[in-house]
Amino acid sequence: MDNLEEILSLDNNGKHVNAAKGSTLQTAGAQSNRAFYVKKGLLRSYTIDSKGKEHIFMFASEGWLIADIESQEFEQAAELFIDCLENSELIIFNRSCFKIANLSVPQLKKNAHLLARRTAVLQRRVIMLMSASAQERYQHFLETFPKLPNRVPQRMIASYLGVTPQALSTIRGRLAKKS
Amino acid sequence: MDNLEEILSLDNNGKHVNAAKGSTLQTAGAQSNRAFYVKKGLLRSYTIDSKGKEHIFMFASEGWLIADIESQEFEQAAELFIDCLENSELIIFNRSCFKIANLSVPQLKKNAHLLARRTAVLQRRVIMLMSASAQERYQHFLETFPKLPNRVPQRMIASYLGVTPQALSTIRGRLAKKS
DNA sequence: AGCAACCATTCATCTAGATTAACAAATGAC
DNA sequence: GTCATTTGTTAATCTAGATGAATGGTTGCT
Repeated sequence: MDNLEEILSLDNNGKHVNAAKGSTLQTAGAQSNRAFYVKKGLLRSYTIDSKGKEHIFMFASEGWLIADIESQEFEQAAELFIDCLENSELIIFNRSCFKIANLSVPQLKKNAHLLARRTAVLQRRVIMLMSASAQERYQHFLETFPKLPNRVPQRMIASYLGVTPQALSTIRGRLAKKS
Repeated sequence: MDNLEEILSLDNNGKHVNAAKGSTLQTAGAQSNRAFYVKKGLLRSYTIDSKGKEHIFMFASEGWLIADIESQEFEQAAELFIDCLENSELIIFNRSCFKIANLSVPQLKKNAHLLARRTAVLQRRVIMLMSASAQERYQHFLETFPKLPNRVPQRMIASYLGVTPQALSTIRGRLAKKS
């Protein structure tokens, strides 16, 4: 048994829900610390900075788990907003489901794999943000998430990459001309 | 028992070694995927980009574990260099010590906490890189790692922050004047 | 259908931080 | 100690990408 959905559902704590495109699941500042497993659809998590600008932290499509790990680990108010980019089917887990002390051995193992995978993705993201140009980051994004561009507006990809929509548009124009 | 050193040493697979300041523990491109627990001293991990520029990914002082999680998770050649910034006492673990399948329950739990903590730190780092100015990142660094500035050359802090040493010097000048 | 909101593109301008360079201070090797 | 290397600082330019604004294309609401 290595299906995430099965493993997480072992204790039947997850609540199955449908969420409409545009609905908000978590608001920064609130105390609600839940995790969302995406059975179908697409979510995003993001911050809003002091100037009111959105910065997308991650996208989560089918089979992904999205949560504000930082707030949960340090027991702080949420820093991330989470909302639906498509009508989605979710399983919602509350904090206690992920309390390491409470987990069974298969859950612990699955959890360790999930975290390791996530850490690996973040390691790459940090390195890209520090060392690569906007164009390189865009090309890396296309390679890593080839299906997302069809489902996500340009401006959100720009937000994920850490550039403005205008800059991304210019980059795309440059790449199109080149080929 | 929640001391990392004890937990990790349960199976006696860790090798205790002393490493001199300046010595290299891991080279990007090599296959050696080990983890280093710092008993004493200070390590760093970093990449070198296509233009030959170094980018520090993390510092690890007493009690920290440093490793190239991305390469290990995806079973690739190392992407990070790891070396000593001070004479250090280390415990070196090889890959198999962290194979999730092999771990005992207390090791699994410790591992989950370690990864969650690391993920949380990386989440914050990504958000800072996307949304904060160089000066804000520097101030956040000082708050988060108040002891490191005394042990690490300025230029390495700049590298960690993703700016040039000149830019950091200017920021420091500006902050000093202000206060 | 008709209107409003949102979205992507293009262009002109601006700015944070990179680059280059010169110099002083600290560190280390012998 | 002396000399060489590395480090931090300051200042003059340069540039990737931000900002602001105008335009046309989509999407969605009623």
